[in-house]
Amino acid sequence: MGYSIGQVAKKTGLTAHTLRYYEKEGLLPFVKKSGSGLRVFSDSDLDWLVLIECLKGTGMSLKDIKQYIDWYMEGDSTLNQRLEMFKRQKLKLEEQMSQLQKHMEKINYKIAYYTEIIANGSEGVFERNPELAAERKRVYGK
Amino acid sequence: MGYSIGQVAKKTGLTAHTLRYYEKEGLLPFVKKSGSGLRVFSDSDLDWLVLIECLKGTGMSLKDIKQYIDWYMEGDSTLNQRLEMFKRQKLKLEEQMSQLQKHMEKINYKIAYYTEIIANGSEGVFERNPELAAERKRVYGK
DNA sequence: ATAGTTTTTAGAGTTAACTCTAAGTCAAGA
DNA sequence: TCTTGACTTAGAGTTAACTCTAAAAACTAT
Repeated sequence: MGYSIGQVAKKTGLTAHTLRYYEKEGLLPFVKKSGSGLRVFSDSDLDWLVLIECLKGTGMSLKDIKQYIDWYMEGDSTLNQRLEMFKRQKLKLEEQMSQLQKHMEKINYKIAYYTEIIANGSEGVFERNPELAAERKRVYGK
Repeated sequence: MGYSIGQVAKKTGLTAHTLRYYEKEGLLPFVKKSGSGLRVFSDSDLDWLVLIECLKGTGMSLKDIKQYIDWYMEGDSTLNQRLEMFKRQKLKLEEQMSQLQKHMEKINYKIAYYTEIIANGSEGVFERNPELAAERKRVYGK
């Protein structure tokens, strides 16, 4: 059960170029080659790609993802490092989620603001945009 | 009430270099210069920086942020474009938040997995990592 | 007044993560 | 077999967003 690089590109949405780049960077150390040199991806290589997308999606650099993979290949002596890495990533992710929630509030405010002045003209209640000024004071101090 | 570039750098956590870069890219069109050529930031410039950080934090490129600023400077004829931009950004943000939630589940699984095998050795219940294989099938089909 | 710190500019350099090219090899269908 | 499309490599090129440099000018504290 093997997939060509093109099939994997289609499945994952990554390009074949990107998949080769990931391999070159050491992120896909398990991908086999056929007798004639073609890459043959297995289901477990797809599992790795799922994990890579997850870590990348939470802002981890390819370099740090490679560090994890290197630890993985080093075996059981690195179990603690790997656990700690995921714990750090979880904290980072929680921070990100709470940041996004704050960004969402600002964007909702902007949508309300523009909706209001498009409906009622610029003399509407939001005129002086007090929320953002308050926000500035909260964020940067007075 | 004006701030030097160094004061703003301290307030925002951006470097003075980055602030100059933003200005060069057209993101800070309202920053004044003193008679001798020094930048003088006002509170309203800090408001802009809050908004820029918000949009950047939701993944908008500086180029797109500049587009918004250009629309802003064009005046009321662009109110609808600006509203639509924020609505698009809100959708993007909702998608991001739901993605992060999924990533969080995977990372929680990994933390449980590593915690288990560190505690009980690699013959634990998580041995064959079935969750990620199931996830691969869900994500990429087969 | 002078020493030390900040700011100015134009422009060069860096980094991460792709993205593409060229020239050749491999594989599958008519 | 021929052709067409997918795949191979090494290496060059691109893009976004900084990041830094150098030399000069401007503030600030004694």
